[in-house]
Amino acid sequence: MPRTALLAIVIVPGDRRSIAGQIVDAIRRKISATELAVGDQLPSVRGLAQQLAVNPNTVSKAYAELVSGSWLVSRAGMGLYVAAQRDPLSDGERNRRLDAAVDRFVNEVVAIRANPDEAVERVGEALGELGLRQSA
Amino acid sequence: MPRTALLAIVIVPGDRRSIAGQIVDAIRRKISATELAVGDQLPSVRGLAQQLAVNPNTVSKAYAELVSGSWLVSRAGMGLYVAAQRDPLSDGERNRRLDAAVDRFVNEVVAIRANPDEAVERVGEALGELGLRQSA
Amino acid sequence: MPRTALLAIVIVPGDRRSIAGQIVDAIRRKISATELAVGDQLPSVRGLAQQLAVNPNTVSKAYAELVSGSWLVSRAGMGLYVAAQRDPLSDGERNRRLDAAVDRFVNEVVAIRANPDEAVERVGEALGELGLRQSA
Amino acid sequence: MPRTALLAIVIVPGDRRSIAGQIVDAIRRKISATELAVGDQLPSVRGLAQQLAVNPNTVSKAYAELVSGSWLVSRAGMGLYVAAQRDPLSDGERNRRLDAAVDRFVNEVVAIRANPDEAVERVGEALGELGLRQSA
DNA sequence: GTGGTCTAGACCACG
DNA sequence: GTGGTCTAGACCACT
Repeated sequence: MPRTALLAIVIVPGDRRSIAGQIVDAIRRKISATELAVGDQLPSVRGLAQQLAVNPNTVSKAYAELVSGSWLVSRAGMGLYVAAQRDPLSDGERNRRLDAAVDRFVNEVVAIRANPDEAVERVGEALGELGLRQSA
Repeated sequence: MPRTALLAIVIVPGDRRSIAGQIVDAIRRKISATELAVGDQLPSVRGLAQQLAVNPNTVSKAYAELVSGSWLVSRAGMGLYVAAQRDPLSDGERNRRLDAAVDRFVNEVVAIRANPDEAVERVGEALGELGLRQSA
Repeated sequence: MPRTALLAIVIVPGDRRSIAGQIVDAIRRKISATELAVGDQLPSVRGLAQQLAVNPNTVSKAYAELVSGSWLVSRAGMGLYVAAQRDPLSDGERNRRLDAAVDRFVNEVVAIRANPDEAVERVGEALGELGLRQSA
Repeated sequence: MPRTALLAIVIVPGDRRSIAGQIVDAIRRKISATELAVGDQLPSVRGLAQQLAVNPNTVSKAYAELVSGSWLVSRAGMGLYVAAQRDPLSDGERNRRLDAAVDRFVNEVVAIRANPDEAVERVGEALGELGLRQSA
């Protein structure tokens, strides 16, 4: 049932990512974890900007990126809604990118001399919170 | 028994990482996987530079970074050797960095809409290849 | 409040340390003595190079080493800033290195037949100037 | 009363210093700590070489350096003895070198982010073991 | 404008 | 021979 979502997002000032990037990541995660359901309406640009105490343009930029990535859809004059999840990436492309991401992660784990088992465990926990969803 | 290593490293031109960065990553992985053992001598700066068809300064930069990170030790006029593996990072710092790495990885997995279970599995495989060694 | 620092650094030509090394030592000392505060911006690579009359690459190398040692952070296109001071080294590693440094120093004191009490006094004075800050 | 000393020296294979350098440092320390008294005879080159399981030439090289630095004197055909301690360094020269050594030490303490107070304390302990001796 | 990287060529110190 | 350093000049990506 469509509803208007309240977004619990925390902006970290010292983060390497841009503020818009942090908003994008947070919303993508919430959609992936079905914390935001298909059809849910998102807060208005001005509303979210005020809530997060950031510039409305920043929120607008984040929303635009999510729309272009098919995470959100815009209904003219009615606001933004979580889009139905069809996948814009081909299997091959997704596989390639996943490989690259895994490779990057392994490099980081090695670089900090972290325990491999613990690293796997933490990834499992973090991804487990997303539940079991799409593209199985 | 110390030996002189032959490094199978492939430099990918299109890689986002710098050439020196690719060398650093490759050597750190080989050390972590015990493909390079403590005490092994590394190829000379000029030798590896010729093998990889890059500038000796680039190899030197990579080696310097590995020395400063305690992965290698330099014996004046004698070459570079794989250092005894101790834990140079504090637990707190390593934890902080592992958390950040996990967070980045999760963001990437979500962004490409990859299957979380498959992502965990692939990380497990990739890290499993490193064997069970450090900071248990 | 973050500010842009002016660095009073003197490069000594005859010094055994490299030019880059001298820059690194000087900046580390200033940070330790809180002469450079967390968040302060450092002079640009080109600016400091011109001030010290050295090659920009030399300054860049010094900065790179300070970044890799978590003394500075780089914000893309924005310059370099003094990083928040955490303890990147494990207690064991720091202890080991301190022991080695003390041992080296004692050997030097003995070798020049300096008065031990005077040596201790001078170390106390020199370290006292750094104030009482880290890893208490 | 002149006696023939037994030297408790430990050679560390992985040490950055040469073996001869380690022997020199060790003997200088023992003389400074009056563990070796003026007039004491040192072990023969062959004897010490056998005891330490190193090449006699290495011991000979170490002894030669100590003689040239006026730590030992050679009595023809009678062996080597701890020399009377007169100081070959001028006050100015010793002061300069002590300053340099202190500076190096401070740089190392800063680099490893060690606690300054602890560093001073450890130097005090290490130098205290030498007792109160010369050139006061 | 900022830092970051790579190349090229030269010189030094060490063993 | 080895690594280490500095200079010079070029190109890139980011803001």
